[in-house]
This record gives sequence, structure tokens and C-alpha cells, in this order.
Amino acid sequence: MAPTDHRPLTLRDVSEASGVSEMTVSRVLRNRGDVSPATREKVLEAAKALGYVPNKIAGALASQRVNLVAVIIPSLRNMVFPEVLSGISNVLETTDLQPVVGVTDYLPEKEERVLYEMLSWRPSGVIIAGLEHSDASRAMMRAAGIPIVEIMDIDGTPIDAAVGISHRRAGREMAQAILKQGYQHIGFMGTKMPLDHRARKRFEGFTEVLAKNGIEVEDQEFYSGGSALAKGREMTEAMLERSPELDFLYYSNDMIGAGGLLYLLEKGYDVPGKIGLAGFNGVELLDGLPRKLATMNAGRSEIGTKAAEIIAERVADPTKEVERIVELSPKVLYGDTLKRR
Amino acid sequence: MAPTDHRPLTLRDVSEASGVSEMTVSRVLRNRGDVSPATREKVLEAAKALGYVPNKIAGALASQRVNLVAVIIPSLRNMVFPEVLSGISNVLETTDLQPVVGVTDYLPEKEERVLYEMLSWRPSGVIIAGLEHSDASRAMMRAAGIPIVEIMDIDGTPIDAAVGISHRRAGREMAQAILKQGYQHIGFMGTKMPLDHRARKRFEGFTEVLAKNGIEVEDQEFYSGGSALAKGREMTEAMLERSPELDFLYYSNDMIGAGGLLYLLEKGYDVPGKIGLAGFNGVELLDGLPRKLATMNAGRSEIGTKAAEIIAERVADPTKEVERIVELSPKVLYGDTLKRR
DNA sequence: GTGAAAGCGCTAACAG
DNA sequence: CTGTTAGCGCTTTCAC
Repeated sequence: MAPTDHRPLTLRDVSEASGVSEMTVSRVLRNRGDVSPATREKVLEAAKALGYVPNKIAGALASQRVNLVAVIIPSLRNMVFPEVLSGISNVLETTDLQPVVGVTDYLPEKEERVLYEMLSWRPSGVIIAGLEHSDASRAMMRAAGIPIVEIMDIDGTPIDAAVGISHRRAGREMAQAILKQGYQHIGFMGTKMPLDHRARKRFEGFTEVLAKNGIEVEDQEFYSGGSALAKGREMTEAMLERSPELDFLYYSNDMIGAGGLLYLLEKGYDVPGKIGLAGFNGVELLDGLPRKLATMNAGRSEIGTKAAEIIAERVADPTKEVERIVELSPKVLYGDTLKRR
Repeated sequence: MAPTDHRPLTLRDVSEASGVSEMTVSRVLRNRGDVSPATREKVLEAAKALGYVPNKIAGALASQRVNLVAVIIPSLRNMVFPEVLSGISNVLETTDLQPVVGVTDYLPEKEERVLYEMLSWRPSGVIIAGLEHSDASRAMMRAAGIPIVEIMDIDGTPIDAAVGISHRRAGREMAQAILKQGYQHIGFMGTKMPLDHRARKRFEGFTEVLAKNGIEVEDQEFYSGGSALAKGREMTEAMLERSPELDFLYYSNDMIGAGGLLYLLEKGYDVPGKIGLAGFNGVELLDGLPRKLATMNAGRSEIGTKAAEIIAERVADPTKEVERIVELSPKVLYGDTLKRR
């Protein structure tokens, strides 16, 4: 076999093989317009026999339409985001739109680069995590002239539309729940992430309510990197050694909360009697723990679903007015670690 | 402000704004060819002022070059795949290639669709999980004329190149380690996934070694859906009730293994004295458990790294010969649950 | 160092 | 129902 020059197949090849004009071949392959069953058959056969795969690049340029939706998130390791993605995929699968994922690692500069790259493919819409972006990023999104949905957070001003929860409110509600159960000596653990705005807002809401009740967070600790479960364990140990008077530990995510819970159970602490615990997110993982960690449901797949729906509607009808802000309600899940003592 | 018609900006706009020809503008924006510092300056300024974002669709069509690498994996929920992705990203970030992720949900038909979609964007290469694909999928990949790297598994015949471990061997080695420690009554738990070929191969290798030693798996159970941690817990309870004579439990992944471990510790079982445990994957999560589950390191980020390197090399020099099969060695990690009793 | 012309592979728009 | 023509926005190639 001579080493065939690997020129990719084009419409013209299918046209010649089937004896049908390029235009009609194109119509068949896109299911557009009326084509007689006979020619359709011929075309499909030829295309299949050749193994033709359409060139979307050329198609997109000619039609000025790209069925991609850019989805920009901080990380894939955080469990939370794959769930949001599922929600998005489920909805987009019912349309002819396709998600394309970009990851920012919580870095604004990287967000900017990723956004630039993605916009240069002229997607039909953008779903992006958070409301905080660099000026350049905002400018790009505004200038793109496509629907933009900012997700996860609604505490701020969206460029176009936002779907999520109020993290300030989430923090406030958790604080209220904790105080209501009579806990008074509270420690906090979280990620060392100045750029995790949502965690910051939760913490702000949390301390705000405590302050109103004359209470302060008595100890706090932050981590970065490593196994979150292990970090939760270590931080909890260190904190209780330092501040044995604490009767409640609030974790900025469920993973470190789970680590803390395992540690406390192992050491024989009375949870939630002597000490209560709560995390944030409502991850599935918690179902498998010996005791159920209190947490808060942030409605992740719902966020994905709603965001994708907004994009789909706006793509279908660009003039359509949609709600600018969709606020979902975070719910305190009491589990077994935040209970009337 | 009149509602500006949102015609996206083109090179021509930048050209007009800067008084430089389109061609030269293009050269500046791509850093290609010599351009005088003065004009370069002018162009950059104009582009920035306008907020111009190049149109890669047109660029790709004209240059017949697309800097995308299609990465096709079964799922994002499985921890394992985000890690592989990190490895890929880390390498590709040093080139001008970009990963684009597609998810198949372990369904061959979906794999076929995703592949078709991705190939229609004419990527520079494909990284795809597994060696089992539909005939149509294989045909497409072969016909694409681009480097294809199949990852995770090497037990089979790659289309072009493969990077991964032998799951049969992994299963065999785990069986040997278990037998060597004197365990004799073995139960198995895994996913109910006829399409998870790698889990199947591990199981085959595992039973092969047991058989050679005159031993059979005495009980087994499969699950699907739900929280893996919780399922591990439930299945373990059910299995030990049914088969109390078991002295070792082999789990097809670390998550269910962790669930089992937590259950056993809670019930006060002597681990690994009365009963030993092992999982598969070496996930970071295990570091946070009260006791370290025995497992096997499958070298995930290494797989991603190596696969991306192969693609990058082949893109840089298509004639270059690369190893067709890169076998990484799975290593048994004894942890605290597979020990001399 | 810079510019003009041609064309990448497809589809919109129109004609028949 | 089918075909023809023009051109999407850029880069290649070749001229100057």
C-alpha cells in the first residue's frame, strides 16, 4: 500500500463519489431543506463509505454559527464543578449546543487567557463561575455580544445574567443555625485562598451574624494543597489542642469537615454533644461517613441546569428577555453533627 | 447610545484603526515575521483599544492548523480522570496546544458521537481512554491522520500508541500480594459495569492467580450509582453477613474500599488481623482515613504527562517515531490493611 | 519590512 | 427538489 497522502476528505470528495452537487451533499449531511429520499440515500452511502467527517471549521466560518458554549470553572478537582457540568450537559444535550470546558485554577490571569482563547472560537454563549473578573475579562465578555451567565454566586453585579446562591446569606444562615442550637465557642477552618471569593463571602456572612450576637470566631486556621480530608484531620487536631474550649467547628468545605469528623469520632469525642461540626456543599461523599456531617446544599446541578437553560433560550431567541438574577436558596442540612444538645 | 449592531470585530477593523494593512496586523498579532517596532506598537494599541479578539475559526481554516487536542474520557466524577487531565494540561501548557475534553459516560455510542464531533474540528491529536472502541470509532481515528494516544490500559492493540498499565497484571500482582500474606477466603466488590473493561481485566488477572493457587473468590457483589463510599459500606455489611468466613475483601476502586474500611473500623473488626482490605487507584482521599487502605498506584498523572508528550512530539515532527506502547508499572501499596498477620 | 491576491471548505441566498 | 455563485475572516504565497 502506497503511503496515501493524508489529505482529509472534503465535501467535494463525497460529491464526486455520489454524483450529487456539493450543495445537496451539504444539505443531506445537515438535514436541511428537502432532498429526495433517493439522492439522500446515495449521499449518505458515499459519505459513510469514504468515512467522511464534516469540517466544522469551514462550516462555522461560512454559517457564522458555532454550536459551542464556553464553560469556565476554577477546577475539576473540587467535586462541585463536575456536578455543575453534569447539569449543563444534561440540558445542552437536548439542544444542538455543546459545552467546552476551560479551567482557571482560581487565577484571574489564567481566567483571562482561557476566556480569550475560548472567545476566539466564537462560541454561542459563556457560562463562567463567579462574579469577580478582571476588567479585561469583563470587557471581552461584554464585547462578545453573546449570552453570558455567571454561576455559583449572586452577591454582586452580573455582566448579563447570574444563577446561584448568595454565599453571604449561606454564611449567615449557618451561623444562625449554630447559635440557635446553643453553641458559643466557634472555630473556623478553610482554604488559604484570597481568590476564593465565595468562601470569603460565606465567612463574612458568618461572622456578621456572630458579631450581632456578641460572639467572635475564637480560632481559625487555613490550609492549601494536599488531601483535603487529611488536612481537615490535622487542622482539627491542632486547633483543639490550641483551643480546647471550642464547642463548634465550621469548615469551609465538606472534605475538610469530613476529615475533622473522622478524627473526632476516632478520638471518642461526643459529637454533636460536646462539639458540633458543619461543612459546606452537600457532597455525596458524606452519605458514606459513620455520621452525617451537617452542611449546606448549594444546589449545584440545579445551577448548571438553569444556566444552560438560559443560554439555550437566548441562543434560540436573542431578543428574549430572561431573568437577570436567579437566586437559589441554600438549605442547612443538620445531619448528625449540628443538633439540639 | 445607539444600539450598536454587534458585528464582531475583524482584522480589517484593526487594520483601518491603525492604518496598517490587514496582513501586517495579522503578522503582529501572531508574532510572525519581521515587523518594525513602530508599526507593531500601533497595531497592538489599536487592537487593544478596540478589544479585538482574533477569529480562530477563520485562522484555522486558512492555515489548516488547529492547536486543539481532543481528550476523551468516560467521566469526570471518578477523581482519576481529573488527575490524568492535570498531567495533560501541565505538558500542553508548555506548547501552544490546548486540551478539549469530551465525556463518554462509559457508553460506546456516546464515545462515537463525541469523537465525531471533536474530529469535525480537526484537532491536532487525540488522547482517548481505553483500547476498546466501536469499529466506526477506530475507523474515524485511523482515517483522521493525526496522532492518537490511547491511555490507561495497554492490554490490547493500540490504533497508534498507548500509555498505561496492564490491568491484568495489576490484578495478578494484587492477588499475589494477598496470598503471600496468607489470606485465603476472598470476597470481591466492584461496579456493575460490563463496559468498564479495565475493571474487568483486573478481575480476570486477579482470579487467574487465585486459581493457580487453588483458590476461588468466595463471594462477590456489584453496585451501580449512588455514593461509592456509602455503597462500599453497605456491600461490605451485606457480604460479611452472608459470608462471615471471609478474611480478605478486594474492592475494584478505592472509594468503595474506603467505605468498607470505615464500616469495619466502626464495627470494631480487627483490620488487617482478622480481615484484610485492598482497593485500586491510590486516590489522595485515602490519606485522610483513620487507617490507610491498601491499594495500587496506577500512575494517573504520569499517564497524562506521557500521553501529552507523545502528542506534542508528533505534532512538532510528524515523521518522528515514538514508542507505540508505554507501559507503566502499577505498584502495590500495602498501607495498613494488607499486612503480615 | 510591507502589501496584494488567492483560497482554505463550507453554507446563504438565490435561481431554476 | 437541485444547482450556481459568492464570500465567511483569516493566512499563505509571492511581489515589491
